[in-house]
Amino acid sequence: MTPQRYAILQYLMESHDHPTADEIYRALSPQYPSLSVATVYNNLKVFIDAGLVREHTYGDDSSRFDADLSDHYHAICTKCGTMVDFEHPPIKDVEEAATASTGFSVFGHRMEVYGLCPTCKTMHA
Amino acid sequence: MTPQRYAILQYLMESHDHPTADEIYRALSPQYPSLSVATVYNNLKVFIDAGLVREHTYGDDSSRFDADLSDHYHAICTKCGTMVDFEHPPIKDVEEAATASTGFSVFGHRMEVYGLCPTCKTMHA
DNA sequence: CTTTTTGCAAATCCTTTGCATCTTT
DNA sequence: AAAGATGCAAAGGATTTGCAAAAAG
Repeated sequence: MTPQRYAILQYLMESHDHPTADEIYRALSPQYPSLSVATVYNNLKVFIDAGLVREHTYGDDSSRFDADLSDHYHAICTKCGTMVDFEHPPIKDVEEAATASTGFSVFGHRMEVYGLCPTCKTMHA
Repeated sequence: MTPQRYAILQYLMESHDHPTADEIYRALSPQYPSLSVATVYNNLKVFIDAGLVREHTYGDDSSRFDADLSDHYHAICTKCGTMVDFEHPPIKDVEEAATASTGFSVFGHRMEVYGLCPTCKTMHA
């Protein structure tokens, strides 16, 4: 556990805004001037493999990383890319429906809603 | 509506396996030897803007394109990337829950289940 | 000292773009 | 000629990788 590694994980745990790899890099650059983007990616992969962090992709945009492992879904702003958490009981019946009709061994699902965040909604008017 | 454009759209409508841009390119190359990948992407964008085709991304993999506009969800194989359709009533309550708790103007959602397709499931054993 | 991690640059993959060519009108 | 579509090759962005130097244990 190097200082860089610790800083990246801590940043992820403290920030609730699902940063991209580059945002993490830029946020930590001041404290760790020699930090490289590759190291950020390396460590993100380590965390993901360790099950500490989840990666989310939306369209062509950069992946966003989330250290909040609790069961929750995301609302994504299609204008600025912001991801906001929201609570909702896990949708279990879709997994059963999929298993029944596709023959897959289903072990998970992903659900997210799209819309305009309060800020972009206002600017949109 | 050029021959290339028509061929791409027709291929998408006839194939139910959600091909990637490259798969479309390779499938049509024999009939259109001069076809270029750029043209495939160009036309896919035209179709998407026209609302004839939908684009789906999963992780870092290539986008997959779907000309089936009916309401349906997808099961994705995490091993080989295959996407299979399945039917399920639209999940409307999550959009309401998200609107209520985030303040977003929600206009849609995305849901997909992950697992192993029958083929990969067998090989996995 | 042995292994892991870092940091840089180059490489890779997917997708887009610039531009000249070719249609089609 | 004007407008749009094509095809090539080069550019672009996000992520990964090779490898040498540095740090950790």
